[in-house]
Amino acid sequence: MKAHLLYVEDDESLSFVTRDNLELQGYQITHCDNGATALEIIKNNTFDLCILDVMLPEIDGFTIAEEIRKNNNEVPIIFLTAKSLKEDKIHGLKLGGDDYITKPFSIEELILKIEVFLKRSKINIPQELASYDVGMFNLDYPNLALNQNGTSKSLTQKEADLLKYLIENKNAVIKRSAILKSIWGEDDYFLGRSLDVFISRLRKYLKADETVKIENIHGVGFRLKG
Amino acid sequence: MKAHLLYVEDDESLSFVTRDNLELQGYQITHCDNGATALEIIKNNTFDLCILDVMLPEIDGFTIAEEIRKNNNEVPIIFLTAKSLKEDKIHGLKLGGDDYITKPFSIEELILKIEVFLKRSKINIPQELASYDVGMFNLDYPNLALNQNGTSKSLTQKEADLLKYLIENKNAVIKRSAILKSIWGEDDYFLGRSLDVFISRLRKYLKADETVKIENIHGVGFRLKG
DNA sequence: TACCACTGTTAATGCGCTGTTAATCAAAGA
DNA sequence: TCTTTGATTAACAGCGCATTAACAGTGGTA
Repeated sequence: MKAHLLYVEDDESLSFVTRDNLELQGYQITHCDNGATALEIIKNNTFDLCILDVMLPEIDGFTIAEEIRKNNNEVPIIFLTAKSLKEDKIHGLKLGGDDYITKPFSIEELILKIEVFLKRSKINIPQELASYDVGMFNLDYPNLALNQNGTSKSLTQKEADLLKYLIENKNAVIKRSAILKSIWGEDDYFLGRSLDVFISRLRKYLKADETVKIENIHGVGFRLKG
Repeated sequence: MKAHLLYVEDDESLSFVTRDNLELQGYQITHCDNGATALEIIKNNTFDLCILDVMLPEIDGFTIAEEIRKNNNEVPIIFLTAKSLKEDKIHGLKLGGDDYITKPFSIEELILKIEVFLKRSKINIPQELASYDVGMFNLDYPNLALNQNGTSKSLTQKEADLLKYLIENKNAVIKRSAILKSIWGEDDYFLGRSLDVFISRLRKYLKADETVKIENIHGVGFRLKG
């Protein structure tokens, strides 16, 4: 679902390039070049974010912001202006604006600021990022769970740490010392024995899938194939 | 309930007056003048907003922001700096910062920006209207009541806070430290013992429904199943 | 001022889980 | 063959947790 942005700006060449850039970023842009049209548009539309040039002929950006706020206290508003006077910044913020970018601005900065506010207005924060796949298994790291088609096995923190580390380095040879330093924080002989025990346990958990294997590289370390 | 702000700034005279102003606004300020101390503080505390000076001796504001983001993607971060270089602004925003104020700044602007972000982080949690269901129970949070088909048990504020937090994170593993920081504001050994007592009390309240359970994840935290 | 009710913290006790260690056997390399 | 390295299982010590009870701080009330 594309975010829908209102962009009010009277400078034709600037608005062309900015709009182009924003659409390239995947936003849906409604642009208009004067305040009166903007007021018409906001009557019948809702947006996810508004970018308002302050210096417009006739009806300025502040006025548009006031109108928007009469019906909507939520939508983020970013002002755009050539002036960088302190008083203007404050005025914009007091009207219920959220940020203030002075021209000339970099498009990258504008995009980043847009994302800051869109991020905050969304309730959905998919936490699937911390999920790791190997073979038929899925490691749900934050929940310390190893899932395989329906069933779920709960792991201890260290088991999950180690398995995550192995999956992150899947199909590569990992030295014993690297694992120990990363998971246990240090590397000595006895921790090496512990590591062996953990590898053994993980092998047991993973043995339902023949294609997934923790191989030993003699004298070096391990490799998770999968 | 006062908003709790972290303010990291090494300029003594500036931080004094700024802190003074912010406290006058009704914020609770935790100030420190160097990065190392800041990193210690964020380990055991959560804040509603962070204001970080970028130019600090040894550990800079960007580094602090990175550390904060490792555990918390939500808290707004405002950078404060003498430099107004485009690259710095973009760098800060990419790290997960929310805004960038260049010195010298007016205290009024800072306060307005703080309010912008505090307002938005509260909008994300429109809790007062929400009622929380788990199993056969319904938590009426504003009234501190736990209802189950007709009968009602009244809770203390902290009991309700904790239960609300658990329900919001239902079926996910929640770290002890996360709970403590969220409900108690900080994380130390003795508060951990208190948490255990509260968990025990909640279990008693919830035991009428077999399908609802607060599980312990050894060495990690808890999970409310239901 | 003394008393009581209510909350949240601290203390005490016993149980259970986790990670380490030990012991034994198997595999690999010299 | 002999030595080193790894695999697996079992047992153990210590820490983390659950629960109950006692305690301290707060505010209300007579």
